[in-house]
Amino acid sequence: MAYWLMKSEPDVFGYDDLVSNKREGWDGIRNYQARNFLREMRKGDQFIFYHSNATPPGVAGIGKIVGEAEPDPKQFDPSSKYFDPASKPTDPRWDWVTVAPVKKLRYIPLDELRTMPELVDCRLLARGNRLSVMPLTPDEFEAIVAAGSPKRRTAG
DNA sequence: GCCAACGTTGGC
DNA sequence: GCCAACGTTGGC
Repeated sequence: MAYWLMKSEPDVFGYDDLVSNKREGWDGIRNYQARNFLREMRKGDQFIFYHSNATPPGVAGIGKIVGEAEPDPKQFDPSSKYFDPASKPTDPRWDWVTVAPVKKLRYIPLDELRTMPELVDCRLLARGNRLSVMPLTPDEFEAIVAAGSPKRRTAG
């Protein structure tokens, strides 16, 4: 299983919206590198749902891939902000994946993510990073999940 | 193929 | 709202 991180602006679509909707097409990816990562995603892969342009920005929960990449229908919809007049139905340029919620996490603000030693190499924290879809190593994924989960006590 | 202009992302 | 970073576009 592979692990990913995907950004969304909570004013547009946040983790709680995913919980309400149960599943959703992850639309609007208009960057080739991000699209190529979408195409590598497989059913069952899990991802960290990151809130960008939020106050503060940070991690909100865990999601999973329930439908693999297929053409994003909004690229053909002239009324959509994601309309791409250069994309042809015979040769679609942009894809989406279908996602579902797994577990809401304690909100982990960006400032806290920056203190985590497991994330020093994570592209999310690189200066000037703008990529909205990126792979995570299993260690990075697990570290984020652990940071957002209730502390476990040992018996006794 | 270079590179300046432009648009978008995203933290602050 | 500002601005740094950086991907894309388009002239040449």
